[in-house]
Amino acid sequence: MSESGPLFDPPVPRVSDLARAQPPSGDYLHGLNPEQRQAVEATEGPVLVLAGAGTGKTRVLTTRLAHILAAGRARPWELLAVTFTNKAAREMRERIGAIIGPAAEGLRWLGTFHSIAAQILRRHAELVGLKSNYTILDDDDQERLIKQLLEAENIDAKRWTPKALAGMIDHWKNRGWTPDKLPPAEGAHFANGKGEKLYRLYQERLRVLNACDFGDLLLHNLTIFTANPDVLAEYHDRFRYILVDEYQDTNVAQYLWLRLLAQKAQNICCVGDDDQSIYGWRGAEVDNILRFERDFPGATVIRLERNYRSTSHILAAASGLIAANKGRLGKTLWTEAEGGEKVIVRGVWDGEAESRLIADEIETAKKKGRRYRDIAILVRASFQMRAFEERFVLLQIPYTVVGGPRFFERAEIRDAHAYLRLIQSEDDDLAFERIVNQPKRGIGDTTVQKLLQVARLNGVSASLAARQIVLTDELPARTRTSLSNFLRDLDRWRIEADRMPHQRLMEQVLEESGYTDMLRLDKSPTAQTRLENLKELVQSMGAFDSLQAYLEHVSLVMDLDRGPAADAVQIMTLHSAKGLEFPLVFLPGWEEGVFPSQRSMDEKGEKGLEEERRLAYVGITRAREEARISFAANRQVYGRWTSQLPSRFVDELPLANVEASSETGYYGGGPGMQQHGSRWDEAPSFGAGYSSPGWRRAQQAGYRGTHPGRQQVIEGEGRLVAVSETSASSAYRRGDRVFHMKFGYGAVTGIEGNKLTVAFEKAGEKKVIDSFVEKA
DNA sequence: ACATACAACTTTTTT
DNA sequence: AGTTGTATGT
Repeated sequence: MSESGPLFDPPVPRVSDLARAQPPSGDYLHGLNPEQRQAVEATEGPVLVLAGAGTGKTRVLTTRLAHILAAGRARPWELLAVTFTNKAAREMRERIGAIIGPAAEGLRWLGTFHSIAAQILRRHAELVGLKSNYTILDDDDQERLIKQLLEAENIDAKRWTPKALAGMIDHWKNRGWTPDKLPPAEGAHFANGKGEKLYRLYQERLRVLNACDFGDLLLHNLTIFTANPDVLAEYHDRFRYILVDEYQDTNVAQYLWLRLLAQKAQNICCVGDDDQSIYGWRGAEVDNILRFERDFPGATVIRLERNYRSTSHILAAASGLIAANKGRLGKTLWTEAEGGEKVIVRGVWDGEAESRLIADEIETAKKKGRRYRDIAILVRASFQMRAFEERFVLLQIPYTVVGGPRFFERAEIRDAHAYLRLIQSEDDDLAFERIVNQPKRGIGDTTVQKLLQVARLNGVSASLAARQIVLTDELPARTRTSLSNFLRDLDRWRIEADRMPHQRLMEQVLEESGYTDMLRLDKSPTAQTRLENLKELVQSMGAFDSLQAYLEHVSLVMDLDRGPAADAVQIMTLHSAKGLEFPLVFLPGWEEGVFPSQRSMDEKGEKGLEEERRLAYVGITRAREEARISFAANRQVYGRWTSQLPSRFVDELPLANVEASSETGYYGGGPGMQQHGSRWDEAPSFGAGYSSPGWRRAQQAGYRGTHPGRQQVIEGEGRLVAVSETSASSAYRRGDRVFHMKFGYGAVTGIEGNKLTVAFEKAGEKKVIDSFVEKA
């Protein structure tokens, strides 16, 4: 993501050169089946490709792009190709490169929704009140910002968590709602109807910080396109062909974005599979794919149904399961790979027995010549992973956990980035707050709050407020000194940032700030890892030619290219397994409440259940040769023992494709509440263990802090000062009698901007910021 | 300003 | 169970 050169029309090989270098007819069409070929060649008009699991979707996508280029219908930079993940974008670029050669470099607009939207926003930032060097907040920053807002509005952050509001705002943005367009009912759910106001305030804060969150990238694009037809027209001319991967996962905002861009040329091709829509909880709308034909009249719909991945038993098991869902577009997957192993289903006593069983079978498979890397364990939720990890460590089976806490989300990495951000932009208040006392330099909460107050009242950044406050006697001497030192360090680093490679700068900052010392002195076992992470960070910066480019990259690509995959068993969630395939797949934890997840069903009812079922479908279809499902009667979840029934999904598998080997006894006995009559148990004796307390803490009444007239007065003065800051006038005059919370009464003897010199009756002469005094 | 102790919270997570 | 944040104490 570090192409250089002008945004438009980068110097790339001409298509004529390309055509000469390639055989005119194009081998690339060779080996496609009739439907795939149709999907490649139907270049004009709207096209929907329903690509079932393992039907060669990526191949079709890449070949189609290559075909458009080779046929001379468009030049590389006239193609818009969007994916959801950086990984998918990378893979597509590579595979197109393999077909058309270096011209793939010119695919300027191949990327994720977010990275492309971010580029467009950089060009037109001023149209939504941002500068083109805006920063993209991560969700940590986002939550802290919201927390501040809630505090400022005196909303109980226990009852109304920042996380909840962040989730709502994200949801609203996914649906394409700016604060103005927010349906009134939506905001009512939060903090007694303050939802909309908070959303508005949040957006205002972002604008002041010259920042935006992920949702904004798309949303600002929509605002720009709808309010500026000329800008939209520019992109209409630009993007002659549009290609969308994983269309079933698009949310409303992304859908609107695509529709706006495609509205003129109509050359849009969406590829997806409604049966693999598993991100509904993140705002994805299966409806987008279901109603494609209505939105784009005359659309060509092509079904890819021939599966090249799995054996017929696996395919039939998956198909039988997904058939229980309603409202599908419907596909009938078939394969020529007849036979193979049936899907194995087993019940075990508890989670430990399950991990023991699977670990044993992995060892057996290994002895039979299977490689570890060909084996995957796909779980519903990450708490299921630990049992396997423990077992594998014990037996020395190599494994890797895919996903999990990501590198760039680690605290030390975020801290390091905060230093860089603050060096690059003094206005980055969130970065400032994050590291002003990290490592500890004696600038505690009280000081930070004071700083923020000054900053807010004067409408300046926290850094600037700090600069002002250290010139006064507002802070205790020690605090004042360390704050001065911190500011001095920052200034020095800013100067050096221009003179040294950014890798060196990072090292120096970590060293001089005391960050590395802090970790070196820390005896906890994690400290060592953190130091290594920071080393890795410095390493990874080498691939970028500037600090700017690096920061841009990390904010959009929260992922690091790791080295070549070792030969290890892959443990991951079902979600992160989408798009992958493995010869042998284990699917543990198929129990009611775990999978389908209780929470999904509680929150989304039947819809939630169907999405869980699609997840099960995704799981089974990852397997090429063998799929082994298991469920446990008992399991420890968050330190508590629970008992559960086999998943209903187990019963939905067609008997003909399944081989069951239940260890009987676990589910028998006891007078029963036949819950859903599983054929894996006679009469379950448990299952009543749920006690959802519905616990709600009575809200603390009162304790709204006392904010009488004083604050309002100061606020008024603060604004005044902020406005008149450059003209250096103040609301105070020499000789005014004032009151200060700490120093008491005194008389103003000097004025310099918003800094006053006051001769206090008891404390003597002090420099103070005018926000902290009132007229007496 | 910092240390310690206790309570609350846990899905899935492409960007 | 393990972490994380808040309330409390020094």
